[in-house]
Amino acid sequence: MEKRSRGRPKQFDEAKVLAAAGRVFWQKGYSATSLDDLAVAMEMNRPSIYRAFGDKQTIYLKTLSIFSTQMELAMEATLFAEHDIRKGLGQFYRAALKVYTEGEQPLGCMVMSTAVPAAATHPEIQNDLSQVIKNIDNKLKRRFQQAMTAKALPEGFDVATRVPIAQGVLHSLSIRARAGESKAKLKKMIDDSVNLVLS
Amino acid sequence: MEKRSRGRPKQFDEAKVLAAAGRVFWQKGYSATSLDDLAVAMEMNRPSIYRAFGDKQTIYLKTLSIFSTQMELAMEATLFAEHDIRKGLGQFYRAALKVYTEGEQPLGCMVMSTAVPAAATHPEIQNDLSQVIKNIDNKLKRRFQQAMTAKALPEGFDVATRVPIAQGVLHSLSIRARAGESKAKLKKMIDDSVNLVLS
DNA sequence: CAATTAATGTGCGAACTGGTACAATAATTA
DNA sequence: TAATTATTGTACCAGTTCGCACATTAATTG
Repeated sequence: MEKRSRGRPKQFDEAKVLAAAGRVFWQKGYSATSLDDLAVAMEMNRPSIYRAFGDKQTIYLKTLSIFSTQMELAMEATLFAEHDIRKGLGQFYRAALKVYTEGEQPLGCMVMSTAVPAAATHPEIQNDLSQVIKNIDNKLKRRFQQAMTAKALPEGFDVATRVPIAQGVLHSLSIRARAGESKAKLKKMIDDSVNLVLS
Repeated sequence: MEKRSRGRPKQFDEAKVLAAAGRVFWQKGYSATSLDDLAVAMEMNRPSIYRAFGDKQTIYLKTLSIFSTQMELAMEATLFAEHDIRKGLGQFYRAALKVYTEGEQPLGCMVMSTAVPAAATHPEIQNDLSQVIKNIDNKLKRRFQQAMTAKALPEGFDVATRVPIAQGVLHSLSIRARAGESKAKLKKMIDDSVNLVLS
């Protein structure tokens, strides 16, 4: 099963070291993270990182993509897995909040906290950012439409109107988590938002 | 009227150079901005900047405070100046959107775009960030309560519930503006949000 | 075992970073 | 005019940054 490649074998686990790199970017932000920071966290030396993954921006975009993929998986596992739209949306927000506040320090959403600032000076990062936002919009839209055809939402519920507001809850949770707001307050905000967004 | 101080007179206009510094921070973010960047924008040399305003973080916090003060003034000039809460809230959002998208490139809200990422590693910045969020919450709360006593909002309207959601619209506008979303879409989002938040 | 391939690891260098020492300059005041 | 005060500007420093050249190591392949 394990098809060894020709030369000296890698001493690192790609998924693990990328996860470690991601955590550094997540905390410090894109530009405040140095290759030395990454080298320490990944337990690799700079040249190895460089040849394995490319330059700083490439590594960053990779970790960003891993993060957003996981968020999309979480949407599938909550919003789409639960057939009650109310429960599903609440579960999704709570899953996001858990990610935003896990670890010693609440860091919010990696995309919102690190890609947003870098977007103004790094076109490729801006591109990824807008893509993530679009993807989330699309998923919410699909789920809301599905609920509409299942008559699970009020008559006259305008999907297009509610979708951006529904994602907005995510934006707020991320920002407020990173600002140090208490989990309890944020959980209350989730409940209130579900009620309003689906009303 | 002009009381000359004792030594060599300043060659810079404090408000102007701080505004210039703020624009740099706003675009590049806190850590990606170097003192050289500031020196160019402020048309001062580094030592002059240092003696006039202190170190990088101090300058940043000053420009951040100027920005948030202006936002608070905008709230007074719109939300509080207009006695129709619906019109007032819409005007406030539109004023914010104008700030978020003015200039050659839409940069979003300076606080959300630059203080949020830095918050995880700079406690004083996190502190300022959470203070700004609280101030906006408080102002919205005051205005909503005022509208409640004026019977301008639906019966059973729960101020505490709606306030964070109302601020959330700002968060989203900022993020989406910096992600490059069109003004038209954001304006539509404003109208929809006013309707939902005040429903 | 020799050749090949692909990774690791040492060490360097040029540019940039935040910050400061110190001399020069330009005003007020006695 | 001399002394004082405050700002400006030159030059520099120590540390960090990204990136790379080059030698080394460890596997597969013929």
